[in-house]
Amino acid sequence: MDKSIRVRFAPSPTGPLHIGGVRTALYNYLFAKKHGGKFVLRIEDTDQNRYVPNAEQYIIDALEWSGIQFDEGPGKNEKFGPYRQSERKELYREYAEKLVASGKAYYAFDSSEELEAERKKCDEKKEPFIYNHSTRDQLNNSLCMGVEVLGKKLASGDNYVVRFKMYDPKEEGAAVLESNDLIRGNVKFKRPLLDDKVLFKSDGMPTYHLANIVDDHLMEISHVIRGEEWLPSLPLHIALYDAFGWEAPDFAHLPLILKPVGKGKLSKRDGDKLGFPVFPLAYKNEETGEVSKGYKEDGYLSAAFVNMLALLGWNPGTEQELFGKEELVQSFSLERVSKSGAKFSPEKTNWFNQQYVQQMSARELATLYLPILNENEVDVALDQVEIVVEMVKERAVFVKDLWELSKYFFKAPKDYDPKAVKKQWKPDTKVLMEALKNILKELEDFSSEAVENEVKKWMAKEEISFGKIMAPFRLSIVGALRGPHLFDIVAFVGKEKAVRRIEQAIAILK
RNA sequence: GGUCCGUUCGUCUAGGGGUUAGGACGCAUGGUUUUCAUCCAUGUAACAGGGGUUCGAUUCCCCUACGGACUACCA
Repeated sequence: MDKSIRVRFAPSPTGPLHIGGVRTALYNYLFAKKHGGKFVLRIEDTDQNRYVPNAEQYIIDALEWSGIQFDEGPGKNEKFGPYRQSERKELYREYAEKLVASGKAYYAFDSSEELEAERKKCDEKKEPFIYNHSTRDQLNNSLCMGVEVLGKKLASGDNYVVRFKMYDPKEEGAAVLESNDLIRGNVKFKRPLLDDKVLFKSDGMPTYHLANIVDDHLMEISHVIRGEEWLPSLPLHIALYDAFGWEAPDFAHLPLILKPVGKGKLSKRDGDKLGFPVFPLAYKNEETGEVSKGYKEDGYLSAAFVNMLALLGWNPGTEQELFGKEELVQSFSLERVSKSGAKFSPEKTNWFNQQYVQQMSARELATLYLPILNENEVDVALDQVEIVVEMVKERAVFVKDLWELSKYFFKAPKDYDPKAVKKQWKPDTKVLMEALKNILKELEDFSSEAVENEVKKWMAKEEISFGKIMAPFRLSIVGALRGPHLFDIVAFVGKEKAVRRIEQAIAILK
């Protein structure tokens, strides 16, 4: 019996969610569902400078398209709400003060300029500047000033931040912080080398670290599943839980998603450069007007996209690669998430999409294809579309491919593949096509089988080879040497139009 | 620079003290399809390096190299 499992996805609304973020949300979701727990969405908007108004809606839309439903979040089932940190602002000050009162944190009055100067000084000496037990006595904070001075500074409204006292050499206590990461196993950190992070900013907002810990505690989060970029702040977070006297949740740090080629983590630029989306949904940057493409708009099926993402950094330990959402929920486990970063593969993503397209029925595909036909000014009944889709679907990777694969069913070719023409349209072809046209004209039964029978009979009688007829015949009907069984196409097109296409080919190709 | 994490075919990965190191993507070849695609078959290709431990290490330990993340009053 699982204890109450509660996980959260806590993005910052600074722009569109990229696929790494979607994967983090997905793994949280899968973990929660697997264990009968809850998946919480929390918006971490404590940085007012980087706030982007439409980003939160983008995140919600992206999760919805991906089929990742949250159980609690802004505007939904708010029993631990509010779920936007900006709306919880007052809460954090109280907790920061609590730590100051217990001596685990302190006020610091150093200005950004002063700190910058300190960093520069150390830089010149090729030493690292760390705001911690080794330096804090010489800096401008409540630990090294009298009560009176402190009182005066606070009373006069001087700007200050609250810093966490990461390590105090005077106090007994482990200099080594350990944690058992669910993916990486035991992770150790040397506490004296860590710095005194700011918990509470001078603008009255908490930093990520404080808000995150307070909210995870208050929202009764049992497992924190997040990206590897958070691993270095794990000791701070553990120390914070300890300072508050709270039990820490379990942690799992996910590997990064890397560039398909070259080094480093996947970025927006890679998508632009290599021509694949890095966002689930298209996104327009309101400031620059720049538009980034999305998986949805590029024609990927949500289920295929999610399946691909699930397998990027996780595997079931079997050779199965195709998973529906329910199967994913059943099979998922953090133990099988890999430790190392994974290079993203656009090719494999396409393969997944192809698999999902092939799994769909002709009827389903026809329904998705119909609007594309309408865009191309083809007005046709769904039943007819279904017949065509049945014939060409195995060639499609995307639904949108259907048009290039089947437009000749609905419209006469505009041009003819020049290479094929050169090879297959011989001086005597015209005469043969004229004869073929006349055969077709006379047919009563224009079913695929009947046409095929009659044409073959005629070829046998006249002792004409297959190649001499079939290639130019296909060229006339399709415009190229591709597509399904030619007589099926001819039957679908119908006698009148088939004849006209042959006439057109003869006229154009001579 | 410091802290921490990682390293199996080109890529995603399975495996694990003794294996022909398995699968998938990609690529190549052949077969089927009188076309194209699909499909099928086959092939291609990997344990970063060096030390230990051991009868034996790709697997366990250490070091090095390489890669990555973090190092803000950003998250």
